[in-house]
Amino acid sequence: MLSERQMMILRAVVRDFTNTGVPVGSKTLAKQLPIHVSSATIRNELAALEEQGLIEKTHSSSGRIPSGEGYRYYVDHLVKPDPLRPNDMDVIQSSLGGDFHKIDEIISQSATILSNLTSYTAFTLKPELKDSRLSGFRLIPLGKRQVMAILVTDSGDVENQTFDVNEKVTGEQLEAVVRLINDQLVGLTLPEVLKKLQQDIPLKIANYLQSPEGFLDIFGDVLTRAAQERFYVGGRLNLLNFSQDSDVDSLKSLYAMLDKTDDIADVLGQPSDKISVRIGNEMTNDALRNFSLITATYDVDQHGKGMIAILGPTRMPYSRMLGIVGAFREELAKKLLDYYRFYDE
Amino acid sequence: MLSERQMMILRAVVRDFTNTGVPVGSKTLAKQLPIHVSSATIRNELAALEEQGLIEKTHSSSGRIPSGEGYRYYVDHLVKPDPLRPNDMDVIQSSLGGDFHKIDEIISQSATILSNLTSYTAFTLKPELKDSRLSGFRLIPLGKRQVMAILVTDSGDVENQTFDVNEKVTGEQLEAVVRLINDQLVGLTLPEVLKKLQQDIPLKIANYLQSPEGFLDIFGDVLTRAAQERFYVGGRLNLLNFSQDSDVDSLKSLYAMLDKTDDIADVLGQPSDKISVRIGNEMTNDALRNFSLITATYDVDQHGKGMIAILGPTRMPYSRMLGIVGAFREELAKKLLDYYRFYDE
DNA sequence: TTTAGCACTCAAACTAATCAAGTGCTAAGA
DNA sequence: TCTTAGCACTTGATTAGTTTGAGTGCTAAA
Repeated sequence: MLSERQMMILRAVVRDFTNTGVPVGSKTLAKQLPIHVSSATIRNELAALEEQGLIEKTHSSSGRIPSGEGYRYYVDHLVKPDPLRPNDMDVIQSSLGGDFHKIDEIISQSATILSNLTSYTAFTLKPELKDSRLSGFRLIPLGKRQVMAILVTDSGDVENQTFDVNEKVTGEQLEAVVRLINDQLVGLTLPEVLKKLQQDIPLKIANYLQSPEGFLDIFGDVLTRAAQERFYVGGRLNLLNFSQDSDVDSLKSLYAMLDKTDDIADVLGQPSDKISVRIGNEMTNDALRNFSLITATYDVDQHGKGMIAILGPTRMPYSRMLGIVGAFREELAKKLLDYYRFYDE
Repeated sequence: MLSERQMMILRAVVRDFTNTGVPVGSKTLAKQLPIHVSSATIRNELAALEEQGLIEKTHSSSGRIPSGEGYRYYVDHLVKPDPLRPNDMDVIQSSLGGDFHKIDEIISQSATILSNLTSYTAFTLKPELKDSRLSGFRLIPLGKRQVMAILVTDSGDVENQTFDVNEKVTGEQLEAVVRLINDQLVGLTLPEVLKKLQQDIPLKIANYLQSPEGFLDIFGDVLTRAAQERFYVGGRLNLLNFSQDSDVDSLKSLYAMLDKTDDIADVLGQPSDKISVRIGNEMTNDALRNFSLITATYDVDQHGKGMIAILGPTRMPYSRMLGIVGAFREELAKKLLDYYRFYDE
């Protein structure tokens, strides 16, 4: 249990350290705090906080920095989101103000905006309805031997891929395959489709095509792409700013992670209605030890919920960041509702 | 004019420095060289080479490193490509050996292979016929209000984009627009189409659509994407290995460049049949001062010519790299000819 | 419970000394 | 004229030693 004064001090330690990056000592704190106590008193309190594992020293005679647990306590009990700077709100509104022709443009643009506002790396995920189902598959001949495969789900996701076909394959054969797929698979969830694709479908397709492998490759590829959630990432390069002592290896593994959709999904974790803060040591991924992740969902009514997130150094100004994330989720939801309204009207 | 011995020494300086990264002194050279001369003699020759600007010192009593001009002389007169290591050839052949269903897969895979072989960053550009022309444009309705725009050029490039349309727009209107575009624009080169798009087309389209802006946006977007050359990049992260003293700013501008197609096209420059080496100081881009770029074309007969390139530190083992690039261009051309042959048969 | 005072610790900054690798130059030898 | 041994000199790196300053814990008095 912390006393009021200890909370005040912990808050001051986190604030000061996130601002300056320098371990903070008793004298500095004595000057900053609203109450008038001597540095010796503060030293006693600091010792108590250290006892509880909330702060730590970098060496035996240094000032204190927050521990992982300290940050956790801070975000759970002490921080309150800063109101947005007026300028930031302008940025959001003008960047989201333009004319968009597809949801994905808005979502990807959002990642950029968020990273600009925070100067960290941002992730966005479009509003998603659970378990989207296959609603149609098409093969469109484009030229002599080019065909485009298009897959549409009932939640409106579209994946496509162009590929070449050998001229021995006739239009009728392709049509038969498309009919087969639409007959057998439409209405199933994507994981179900994937499963069927590994079981009975290849046999059936073999009735129409001599060597169905190529086609199955394509279909499987489009399908897996559609099945995995698609994240947009903004401000990847901002990670470079925090490469302490240029640890190239961990930077590399971070960037490798950004390109693996599955890994990101893993890191972002399950959506929750509250804005959630995950602090370095709480994340399984080792490369993230010095980072914190703020995630939040946004709600677009009957169109589902999406997610936004920012990834920055553990030592980040949480109050400001929470303010930004909170405001942005609202604005984004508004924008999307507008968008849907326009195209539904 | 350099004497035989000076050439031998310059070659040794470049070799040694690219291997070790340490400025090389007269004593080391005396030991390495096939001829038997004293270090004092070498010092005299080094002084002569420095006089001519081919080598330089990092400080007044250091060993020598090649200057930009030194590297230039080396690649122009002294280097000869290493034969490929057997293992490298295996890597190439097994990575290119798989089954591909589109040219772009082969080309993008090639960027990865090249970067793996060299541990630098690699670029590939698919074989391209000059001045491809618009050969078809389609709008495919996908769902309630989703439409996919597909643009095909006579060289087989396909660009597409999905977008939402307001329900007030009818199918007939869209068909009219498609007909208009195909009537008026098919057969023109893409730059010509872009030009028309800014001039008379908007007026004509206004006959069919009340607010054509949205549609023009989409069409223009797909068009510009089709008009610009598409590069594949492999091994972006390898750039991190050469971030001397972690100069974050120049790294950032490098990475920003990789994402701007135009900039890359600029850097790669005009294709030439010979393998070309461009050395840091010879490139306009400041962020590339410490890099060298090796570019080469590959020739796929009637299907045009493409380009491959690797970007690594100026201090790279040129002989090995030239060997790799030379061998790879051959293998890639072979693979592509096979590919075309299969789909043409 | 608070605080002044004090001895103590440690990283960082600075200084000085030494080392190793290299250079240019001179003068002698082939 | 070219080569080479020898030598004085330069320079960055490394190491050890010093100083400084910010900070701590502890004690004893208010």
